Amino acid sequence: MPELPEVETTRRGLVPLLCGTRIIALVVRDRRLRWPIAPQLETLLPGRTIARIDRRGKYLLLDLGEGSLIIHLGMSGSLQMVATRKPPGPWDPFDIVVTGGQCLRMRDPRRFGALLYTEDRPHHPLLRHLGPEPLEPEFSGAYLYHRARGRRIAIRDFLLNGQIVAGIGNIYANEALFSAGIHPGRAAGRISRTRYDTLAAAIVAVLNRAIAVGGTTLKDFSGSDGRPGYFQQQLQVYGRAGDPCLGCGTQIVRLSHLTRSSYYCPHCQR
DNA sequence: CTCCGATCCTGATGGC
DNA sequence: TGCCATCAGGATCGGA
Repeated sequence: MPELPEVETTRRGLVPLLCGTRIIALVVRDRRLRWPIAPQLETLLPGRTIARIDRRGKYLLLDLGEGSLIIHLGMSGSLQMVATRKPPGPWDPFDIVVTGGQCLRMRDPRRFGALLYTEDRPHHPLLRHLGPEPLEPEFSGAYLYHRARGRRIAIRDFLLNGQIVAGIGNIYANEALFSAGIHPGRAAGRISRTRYDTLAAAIVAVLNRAIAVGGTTLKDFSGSDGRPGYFQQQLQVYGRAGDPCLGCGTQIVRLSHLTRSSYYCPHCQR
């Protein structure tokens, strides 16, 4: 579910509710996430104050001063602030209980998410090799062009690689490629510098537009306040196989022989 | 180094 | 209505 805009939506919703609060307890109901929740966390966290909430790609980072919690939502995760007394559902693996009777509750039916702790954020194996943030200045067409030299991988898969650029998932990769007029199967190394400028701008634009409306809710994503996102109403190609291209009317094609579906307009994208 | 496929797990959906 | 196959927003790992 959650790509950069959904994680950013979650982060923005949590900041006013969680920053400055003190952790009272970590309640774990199911340790079996992508990586098992370390048992030490239950003794480590109480008493710590949540100083800041950051985001790196699709990772949410709770800064505890000395150390950080790393939360990843996987495919099906979401976070909500709820009253601690509210009964948890069957797919709510943990609560971070804070002062004020509230807790940060994770829901994750597929258990692809993660809750990890590090005292060395820059060197953590999940964060250390991440590419630049697409909404920061170091991300540009020049950067993408440089990284793509000699690569034959399809541009869609290139954009999904977090080591190239952080936070882009299948929805926004497909949408940005449509916006830039680039075929998702084109080799990354066979795209001109000029087209990479267009693509980088398209990525920034589509991410910002999605953040502005609270992200994309396909099935059950909701922000930290429980409200869905609305970007799905603006999707140009993702999930629209067989429907007319909004630019030229040609039927949108779905390429399913790739591990993840690509959606594109065969007329507008080359 | 690069790339592809398998893998973790559950739920929704569509065809028959 | 029920059953089965297929597909999902992610990211790592092993092997070619």
